[in-house]
Amino acid sequence: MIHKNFVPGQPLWSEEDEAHVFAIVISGTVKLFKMLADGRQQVVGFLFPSDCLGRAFSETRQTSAEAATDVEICCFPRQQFEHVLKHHSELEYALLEKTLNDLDRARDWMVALGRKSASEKIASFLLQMSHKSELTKCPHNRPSPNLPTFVLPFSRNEIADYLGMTIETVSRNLTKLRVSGVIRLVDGRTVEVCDPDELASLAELQ
Amino acid sequence: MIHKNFVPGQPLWSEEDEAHVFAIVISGTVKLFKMLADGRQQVVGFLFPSDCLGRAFSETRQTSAEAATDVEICCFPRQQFEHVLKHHSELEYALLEKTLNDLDRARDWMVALGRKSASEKIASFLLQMSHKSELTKCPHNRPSPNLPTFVLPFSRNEIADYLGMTIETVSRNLTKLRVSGVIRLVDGRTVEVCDPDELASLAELQ
DNA sequence: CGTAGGTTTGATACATTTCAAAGACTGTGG
DNA sequence: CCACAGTCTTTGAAATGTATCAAACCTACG
Repeated sequence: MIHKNFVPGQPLWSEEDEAHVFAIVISGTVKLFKMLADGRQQVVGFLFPSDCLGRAFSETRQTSAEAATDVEICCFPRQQFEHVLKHHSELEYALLEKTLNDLDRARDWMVALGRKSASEKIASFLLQMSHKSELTKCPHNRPSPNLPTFVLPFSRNEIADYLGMTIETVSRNLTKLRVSGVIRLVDGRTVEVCDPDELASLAELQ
Repeated sequence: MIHKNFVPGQPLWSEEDEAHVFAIVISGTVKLFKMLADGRQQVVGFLFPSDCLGRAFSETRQTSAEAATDVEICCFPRQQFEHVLKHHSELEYALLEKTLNDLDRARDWMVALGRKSASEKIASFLLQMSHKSELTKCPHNRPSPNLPTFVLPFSRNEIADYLGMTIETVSRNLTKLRVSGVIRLVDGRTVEVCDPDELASLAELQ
């Protein structure tokens, strides 16, 4: 069991590698993605502290992983991890729970990719990030008297590859939200949600 | 444990229902989908015989399910199933394996939804269905001397909702493949793949 | 035979992409 | 501290793929 550190943009491994390790994210944000032969890229998930990295019970990787921010992970040899898993059903149960939740999240995002417009996708994404950041704040000073504010750990390019669109469309739609007063861009990556209700209704939640 | 039968189009349950049962598909094809408030629909998965239906360890459903063909399922009360699961780690392991595979498939499809063109999506879908049908055939008469032929268990509407596009675009792209000789439409739902290699290259596989 | 549901085809509209350039930000070295 | 290069982001104009609207076609079935 060893700790490893990565800087933004550094690959944790690539899609073709054999899957020798299983890991837990300690700090930072990890981007999971797949690439087509011609270079088109789709982000299939983001991992935050406490999330699991690696596919148990498979020799081959299905996805690449890259650090989006500074990242610290804790690695185990995969086979050792699988061995422990088989003899500790609480751990196996925990992994099952996590995997079921990942599947739910993936399917929610399939709805956005397949059926939402660009502006709805952006709103859904910002809402998702906003909720994520609320959860990591101290529960004592919630509900916050201030407007929800958070720092995006991603570039426009990464956002575009997550939403299945181009950076230009991402930029245009963020501007639209800014001009209409729904959000405020403190700097390129820091977002203040001025009108959370409007943002939620623009996201066309199920 | 009881058997239930459904006819095409019949809901197995709806998205808002509480999740009381866990089930296994015995025969037929089940469509898993989600709906937006305004009626837009996204198919998030298809289930075939031996696939599992229902979300263990959750009180609420995230997705609706509907029979695409005649369907026969075998139901268990969910809590009883969970109880058995916790005391039989082989079963829990099997469910974990299945869930990990579902997650892999969901992520593969996210790439198609987010980054592939309409024609690539159609080709990917047909390839997927072709592989599915090969797997269910008797292993003795494979590799088949005939061209792969299969019956789609879905309407154009269901295909469109899976691919995140409209029925018209589905129809136009099937026609394009037919005219270019890659496939032959025996009838509206029966597809013969005349040029499997070309189909694979059109799918832009990762 | 006639109707209803599903499918195909056509013409037009529109959202998003593509191509191009300007603008902002970051870090480095003089 | 400023100048400069490199990268990322925003903005604009034109091109394009897919959706939308509309009608014809087919097939199954009473």
